[in-house]
This record gives sequence, C-alpha cells and structure tokens, in this order.
Amino acid sequence: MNNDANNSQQKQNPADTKPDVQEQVLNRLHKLEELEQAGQNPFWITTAEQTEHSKEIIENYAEFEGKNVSVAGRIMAKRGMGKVSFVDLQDRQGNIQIFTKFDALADEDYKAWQNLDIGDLISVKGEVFTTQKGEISIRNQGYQLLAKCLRPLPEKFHGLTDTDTRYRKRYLDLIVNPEIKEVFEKRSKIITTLRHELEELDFIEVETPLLNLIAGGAAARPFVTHHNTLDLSLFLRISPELYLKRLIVGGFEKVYEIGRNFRNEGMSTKHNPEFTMIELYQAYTDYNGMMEISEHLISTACMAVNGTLQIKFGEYELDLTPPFARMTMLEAIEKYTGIDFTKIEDDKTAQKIAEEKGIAELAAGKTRGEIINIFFEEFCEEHLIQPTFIYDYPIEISPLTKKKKSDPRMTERFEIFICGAEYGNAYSELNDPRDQHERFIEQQKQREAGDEEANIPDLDFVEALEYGLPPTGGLGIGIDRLVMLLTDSASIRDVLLFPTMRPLGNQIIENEVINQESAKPFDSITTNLDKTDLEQTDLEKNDLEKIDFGKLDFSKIKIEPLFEDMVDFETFSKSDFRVVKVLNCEEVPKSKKLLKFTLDDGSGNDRTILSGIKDYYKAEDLIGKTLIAITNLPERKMMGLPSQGMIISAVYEYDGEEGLDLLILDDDIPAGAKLY
RNA sequence: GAUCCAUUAGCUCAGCUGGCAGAGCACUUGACUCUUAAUCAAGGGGUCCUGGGUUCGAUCCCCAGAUGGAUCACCA
Repeated sequence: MNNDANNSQQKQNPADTKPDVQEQVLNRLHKLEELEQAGQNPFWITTAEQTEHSKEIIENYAEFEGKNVSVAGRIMAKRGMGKVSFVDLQDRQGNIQIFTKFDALADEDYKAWQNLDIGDLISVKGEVFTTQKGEISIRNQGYQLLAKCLRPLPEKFHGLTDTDTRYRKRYLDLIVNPEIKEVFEKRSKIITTLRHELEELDFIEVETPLLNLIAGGAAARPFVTHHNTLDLSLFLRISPELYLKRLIVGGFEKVYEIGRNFRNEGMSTKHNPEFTMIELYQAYTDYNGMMEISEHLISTACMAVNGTLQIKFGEYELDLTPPFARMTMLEAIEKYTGIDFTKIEDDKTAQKIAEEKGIAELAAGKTRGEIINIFFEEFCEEHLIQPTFIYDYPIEISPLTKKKKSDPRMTERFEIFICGAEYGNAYSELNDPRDQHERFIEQQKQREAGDEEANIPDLDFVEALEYGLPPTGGLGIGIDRLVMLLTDSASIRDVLLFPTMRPLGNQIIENEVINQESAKPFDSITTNLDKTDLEQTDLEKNDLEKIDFGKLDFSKIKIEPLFEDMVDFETFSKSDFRVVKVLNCEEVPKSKKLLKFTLDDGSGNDRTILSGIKDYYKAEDLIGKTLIAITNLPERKMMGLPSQGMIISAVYEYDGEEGLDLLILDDDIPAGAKLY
C-alpha cells in the first residue's frame, strides 16, 4: 500500500481511534487504487444518466418491458452464480435487481464488475426484463462506477439497530433502513401543507431574528452566544412571538413563521434543545379564530400524509376530525376531580384543597391560579386522549395573554391536548401596553425570586404596543410533535434527522491536548486548555497580546531574580493557596486593567477577587476555569470594590514587555484544594 | 438529576461457578450460466466501552467513569 492510500484513509476517519485500518477497508482501498492506476478513478465522474427510478419501472412493468433504461444508485446486495450475477440496486424509490451475464460485458468490464463492493454507487444501462424466478430486473449492458464505498455497510438482514449510531450517523440509517425516509418525507409534506393552507388563508410567511438581545415570548432558559464586532452577548431565540406581534403592529394583519427555536433545557423523548415551531398571528380575531385554524391545520396535515383522519398513535386510536372537543380548564378540573374552583376564591383555600388532594408540596406558597394549573397538569392532562381544546388559563402563567372580561383572573388562552400531551398553544393577544408592562414587572419579580425561566421584560415590545396592536389571535404549534403524532413516532429523535447528541470521545480531545502539549515545550502547568484554545486561529480571534509559545525565543526572557531571604516552613504554611473555580468573570466598568472574578473556593461562600490582567485575558474566556488564588490576604478595595485575595500568575519579561500567564489547572482538581 | 437496562469482530448477536473468545451476515480465495437472507469449501478479522480493585488468572465478580435506551423528575 502506498502513502496516498494511507493519507486518504486518515482523511476518511479522523475520529477513528483504532490504530489499524480494518481489513475490509483496506480491500476496498486496494480496489480503488487499481482503478486509479488503470485511469478509471470513479471520483472524476461528474454526471450519470438516470432515466428511470426503481419503483417506476416495477410498477409500470408492462410499459417498460423490453425497453432500455438507465438507473443509478447504491449496490445493496450481490449474489454471484458463476457466470451470471445479481445485484440489488437501491435508489431513492427502492430497489431493483441488476442481472449481469459474463458475456454481456467486455472481459475487463466484467472483471471490474465482479470487483464491485456492497455500498458502491453505480449507474447501469440495459433492458428491462423478468428473470426465470419472476423478478423484474435490468439486463446489464453497460455500467459505470460513480463512487467507491470504502467502508463496509451494516449487515443486510438486521440492518443498523443501535439507536445511538442511527442518530449519530443518520446517513447510514437512511441507507440501511430506507423505510425511515417515509417519516421525513411526511415531515416535509406536513410543513408544505401548512404553508399551502396558510397561503390559501392569505397569510404571509416572514422571518424574524434568531439572535435576540432579549429572548422573550416564552418561559425557558436561552442559549447564549457572542457577537465579536459588537462585543455583545446575544441569545438564541426561544420564541418568535414578540417579533411577530410587532409585525401585526406594523400592519401585516396575517403573518406566520416556521422556524427553529432554542431552549436550554433538558432532553427527553419529547424535547430537543432545538425544535421547530410554527407561530401565526392574525389581526381582528381572537382565540376562537385560532381554534378554527388549529383544527383546520392539524386535520389537513393529517389528511395530506395519512389519507385519513383516523390514526393510530402508540396504543391509541385517534380521530382528528374537526371540530375538536372544547373544555375550559376549570371544567376539566371539575370533571376529573370534582372540585369547582369557581367557588374557591383565595390562595389559602386553594392550598388547603391541594393538601386534601395530596399535592400539598406542589402547591406550597402558590397562588390560586398557579394551583389551578397544577391541578390541571396533575389530574386532567393524562385523560385528554382525543384532541381537545382546553381554554381559559389562569393569568399567572399567561403573561402575554388578554384577560377575560368576565373574570380578570383568567385569560383567553387555549392549548391543544392529544394523548395527554400538548400540541399547540394560542391566545387572544394582550394588547394593552399598560397591562403588558405590569405583567413584565410581575415576571421580573418571579425572576428575582429565583425563577430562571420567567419572561424577561422587553420594553421595546411594550413601546410597540403603545402604538397600538389591534385585537389579535396568535397560535403556536410544535412541528416536531405534530410530525410525531402524524407518523406514530415515539421519540422526537425519530422525526429529527440530526437530533442533538452528546459528543463522543472525551478521550479523543484529551489525547489531542496531550499531543499539542508535547509540541509546546513551555506549557507544563496550563494543562487543561480547551481544544479550541490550542488552535492558532482562536488565539488570533481573541486578539490577545499573548506570546506565541510555539515561537518563543528563550533568550529574550527575563525573570525576576530569585529571592535571597528565606522564610521558615511555619511562615510559608500560613499562606493559604487554594484551588478556585471561576464562577463568573467580568470586566470592571471604567477600569483599564481590572477583571472581577467570582470564585468558588470550596467554602460554600463566593469569593470576589479583582485582578489587573485585562490586557492578557478576556473575561468570558476564563469562566469555568480552575485557577490558584491566595485567600488569606487582608481585604482591600480596588476601584471601590473589595478584593479578597490574589489570583496567582506566572510573570516574566519578554523582549522588554511584561508577559503573564494565569496558572490554569486541570478541571478535575476540586475547588478548595489546598496547595502545599 | 434519580433508578433500571445495555455496551463482545464492520453489522446483528451468543457466551463464560473466573481458565487460550464464538455464530450468522460482511470480507478474502476457490467452485457454480436465473439468484434473491443464493449455495458449497477453505481462510482472515477482537482494547470483550474505559480506568481501578479482588484473584495465580477478569470479557465475566466489586468500585468508579463514559455513552446510549427506558421510566421518573424538570421542561409549554
């Protein structure tokens, strides 16, 4: 084997930790090399003829029999029979058999044909006919290898069943389990149908920012990102709601957006950190109008992909024929618990009722409205199997929704429940800016009380309302869950082509760090740089005046003369050097040099230390790092802020300039560990 | 985050009171002119997820960890 082949293999699988290339891969590489040497490198081919697909030929056999066709696809199985052979060719529609006789091709071509492997991509030209055993086939009268498959495919009979691998290598899953394509074809069809129906209803599709200054419109924790030029923290949106309502203020009247939202929360069979929603807003209607649109969209989408409104979902038989059942939240609670909340007026009574129902803990300290919601979730949701609109929600959990005139403690909001799970959420949109402002303030209080998911006040949005939002109905439907429902899929990962996965191979990253370190002689103690920290480009991006150790000229380094005065061991051990974790790090306003560190020193109390190293490090890059600090220095104020100790750096002079490196430790060392 | 289960050849899976690691498919070589999970013969292929511990000896027992799944919790 020559070096080229080695290299190409390494490029194929940089993440492969196995030192030896598999035998089967080597075989395939050898075959590719032989072709290359014969001037037959398949990777030079740019186009192939494909006049028909497999299913078209098989389903319209009478029309195709005896005719010449060209097909293209992947070899999925080979069966040799001496001087004839059979190949199953897979294209986007399915499989068709290729029949090859030894004398139908030139000698060399037949030899090369026999050398093809399962997984190779080919095109074949030939006559459609039926074999003696009755299989519709194409008589191979000429073929081309279009791409060599260098790795063996999963087994033909059992396929790929390991769910982890199926999600991580979806392309393999699609090749070996082509039936899953149907789910994704249906997904596409569902979204197309929604677009089509909304276009019929005269909605326009819009796009609003994913990068938000304030991630609003829902109760959820956002992802944080950073814009370099503006030096600005931005949040990935959790909902497009507040932008879409601004567009209604602007006069669009009917808008919708289908797009990704990002919520920094747990993952489960029903939750993926990024997920697709449709949100739509229509002026001059309310939540009743949204119920009609909801029914219409869900049933039409179901009809489009299933051809019926009676569907199976898990163990349930569902009927999605409109109109869906309608029940207020209080009616549902009365139905399933016998409790009539219209007769319960205050928080204390509600808490007492909760106690009687055995959910005292959940209801402790909660308001009447919150307890109503808890009752609904605890006792009602699971019973709502057939599609049902649950409407009129407590105001506490609906900060963007119009109050009910008849009972201002409740709001004009509904959610769609099917099989005990929520599929959509809609309101009569709150358009009184004064009320909205108060609700934001209420949310802010909840935030300050520790609810990280309470809405962040968006005063720019309130200002938009001050110009007048017409009465408006708004609706959001989770597309992923709708696709799950309409394709009878148990997990959200089954309807996402590339679900979010935890990365494999911490060990790989560690190995890379070690390798890099051995190339960097001067880095003995900063052992736990992130992988990205090691990349030159990232150093440049950070625009740091750090010395490039790779090019360090040791003759230019000056260090402070060693101290001549000795200290005794007792004195030494009085200095309390501790391992600390950087909980937060931010620039001190107006200061040129100072960074303010909030540190975990293992004691349980946060420690604040100011350090004048802004020239060397960016504050946010240090968050989460493990450092060394001396913790028993007297407190002193810097820029008016108290500093409780010092963070330890290595300092030296390099080419006349001061060089400084924080001592960054391995993250496995616990906070509070004392240095001796 | 909690509990349970899983991780063995490229894939699907066996296996072992703790004693040199097994099958089918796939791969290599040979036979075969209509097969279709083709067949027949021979052969190659392993970090038994990782790290510790117990042991004369660990894939197996114990502890810790990684990844995935399920259930629960959290979460529109």
